[in-house]
Amino acid sequence: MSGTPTFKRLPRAVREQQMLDAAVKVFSRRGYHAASMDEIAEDAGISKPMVYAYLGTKEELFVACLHREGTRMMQAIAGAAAPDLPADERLWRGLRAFFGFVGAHRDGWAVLYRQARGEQPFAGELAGMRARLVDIVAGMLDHALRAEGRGAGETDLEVVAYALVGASESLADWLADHPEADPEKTATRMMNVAWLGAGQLLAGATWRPGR
Amino acid sequence: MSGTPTFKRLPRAVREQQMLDAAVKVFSRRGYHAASMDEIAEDAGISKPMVYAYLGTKEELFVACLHREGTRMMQAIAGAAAPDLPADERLWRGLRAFFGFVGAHRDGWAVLYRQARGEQPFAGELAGMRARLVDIVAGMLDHALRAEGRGAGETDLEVVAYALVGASESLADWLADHPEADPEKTATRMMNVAWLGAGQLLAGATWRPGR
DNA sequence: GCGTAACCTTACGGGCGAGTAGGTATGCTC
DNA sequence: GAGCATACCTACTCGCCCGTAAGGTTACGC
Repeated sequence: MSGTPTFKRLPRAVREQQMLDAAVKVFSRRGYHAASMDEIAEDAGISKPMVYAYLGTKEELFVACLHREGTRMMQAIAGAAAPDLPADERLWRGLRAFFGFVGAHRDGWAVLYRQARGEQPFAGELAGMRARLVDIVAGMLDHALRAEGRGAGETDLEVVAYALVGASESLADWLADHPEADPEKTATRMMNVAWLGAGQLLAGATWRPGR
Repeated sequence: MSGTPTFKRLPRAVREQQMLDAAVKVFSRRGYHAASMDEIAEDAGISKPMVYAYLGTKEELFVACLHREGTRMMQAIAGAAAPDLPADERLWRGLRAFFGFVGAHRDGWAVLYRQARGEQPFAGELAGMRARLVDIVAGMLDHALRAEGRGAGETDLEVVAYALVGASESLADWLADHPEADPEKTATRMMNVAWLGAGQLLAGATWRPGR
């Protein structure tokens, strides 16, 4: 009515981030398919054609979300776990960064791990990221073993790393659903399971399948 | 034309199972949304209205799949892990049953854990099942500890159980994608991580967060 | 052999939401 | 203050797919 120039014009880079914020939020709440481009646009305080103009089709938009959140997470972890630290310290800092990220970006986590996993077009992208994580963890374990003068079979290392990453994801999932939970404490618990368990195992101990 | 009585009329119970088989297969391949009722019907060798007549709407159909596969899995595990066995043997048999199931029902697993997790209407159902699993595992750990005259905090037990279940799911996921992998071997590896790691931890050992 | 119930089909309605056409306004440069 | 690029909008098309209406056919009881 009275002009209503309340909504300012903003440069592209800013709008793009707003759109991504909104997209992550809506994708996380509704799921990939149930999320409508209209709702995302509305939530971003913009109209639909702008979204198409800047970020492209719905699939491309989701990939963009995936990329941003995934990169953020990987950077948080890699930045914390400097390679020149002792292995246990690296693992500990990595875990703390990981759970810290999840605690602070629950929406992003939900998009990454609850949505992307189910939809074929994106599952590959996610699998790649997880593979990198597994490699990092396997590297830490390997490093720790060599420091003690031991070695382990490649496959075993990778499988153990896989299990550890899976356990972390599971706890992260739990964390994302419990706003009152403390990321730091969760990280500590995971660290205990990981370090003591994997250490024991790779040190040579074995549970015997035959009775 | 020439009669074509190739397709026989079948009693309801049989058709329902065929439909569920087809549904699980298609849901697993395409994902919940991308799966079309037409494709499911065609795959079941029947026409669409029959599916609606017998199993109801798409959502109800998916719930039916979830229920069948979930029940099968829980029965496989519960049946193997008899409560009167020693704790480590219970855990071992449970894990073997679990990975055996996943190896034999990769489609069902994909439906259960890759699809249901992402879609709000079904996430709750799945969470309930996982919670039951966590309780079972926590019970095993508790039992094992008491047998050694120890005890552990309730929360710690549950969190550790959660991590173990998560690790198992992760390995199961990996198994589902690797047809050549051996379920038995995977179970053995998981058993090693679980028993040695959790045992160590709950026995009182701790990794110290402060340096 | 005739009713009736269960099995099964073809063919359509209708909604929802992805993506677009075409036009308006705002700021920036000279 | 003319010209131009960029930010932004309203309002539409159109295809896909869930769900159903209405009718055909086989088996079985009596």
